[in-house]
Amino acid sequence: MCGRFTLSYKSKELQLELGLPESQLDWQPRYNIAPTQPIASILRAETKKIEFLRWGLVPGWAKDIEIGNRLINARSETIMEKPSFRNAFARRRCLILADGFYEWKKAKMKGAPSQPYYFHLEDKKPFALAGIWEIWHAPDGSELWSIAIITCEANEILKPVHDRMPVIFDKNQMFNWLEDRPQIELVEMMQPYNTEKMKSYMVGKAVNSPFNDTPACIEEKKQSGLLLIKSRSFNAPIV
DNA sequence: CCAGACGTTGTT
DNA sequence: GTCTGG
DNA sequence: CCAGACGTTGTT
DNA sequence: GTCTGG
Repeated sequence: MCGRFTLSYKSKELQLELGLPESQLDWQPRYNIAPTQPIASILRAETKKIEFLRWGLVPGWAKDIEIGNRLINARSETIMEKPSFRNAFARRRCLILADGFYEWKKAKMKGAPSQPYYFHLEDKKPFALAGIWEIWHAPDGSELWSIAIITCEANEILKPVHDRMPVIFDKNQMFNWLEDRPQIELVEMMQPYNTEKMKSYMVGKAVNSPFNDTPACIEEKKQSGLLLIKSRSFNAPIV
């Protein structure tokens, strides 16, 4: 799944890297973007304009915004059938701008904390996550624009950590996702990204709290001394 | 017909 | 809103 | 995704 | 344990 990600690029650099039109928008680098927060998205291929939508899709039928708090992901395998997602999939696909994301590996021991890992492209370039968006009309008459990130099976670099991952598009493919295309082509686009072009490493517990949003979240955590000694003695006993 | 779900994740 | 279950 | 709350009454 | 909030 995908429950936290980063966008450490500032708007100017991101525009240059992805060939986006100039915009007045500006933001601080983000190292720990969490559900319910506004996320940078592109809804239309024609304008490539960046807009911020709430992460957590609130379906049109919802009576309450809280329903969106758990709809942060949509499974690519079933997105066409689900009442909450299928209309958005057909008509409201979007890109979510990112340069990395986190996944947690569950501890084998019950109650032990999960270990977070950071995933990014080998060249550290920005990319897009596949998404769908929706407009919800609140009871008070206001509009809420919200988003879900599409997930697929994990590729080989994710598998040791987690069995799901977000659908990733690099800058060469991303705008195809926004075009009107036959459904079969859209389905084929929702595939695990090329493992060879990704990297990952362990990070510390800073990322666990959504209140921590600093470069400390993406700092590499070296394997602990205890684990090093264990693996060394296991693999290469001292003579 | 009306009532109630509609979603993902992980865990048991 | 729309579909499923009773 | 993880962190943190989770409840009522009456009184100060 | 389960739900809400970020």
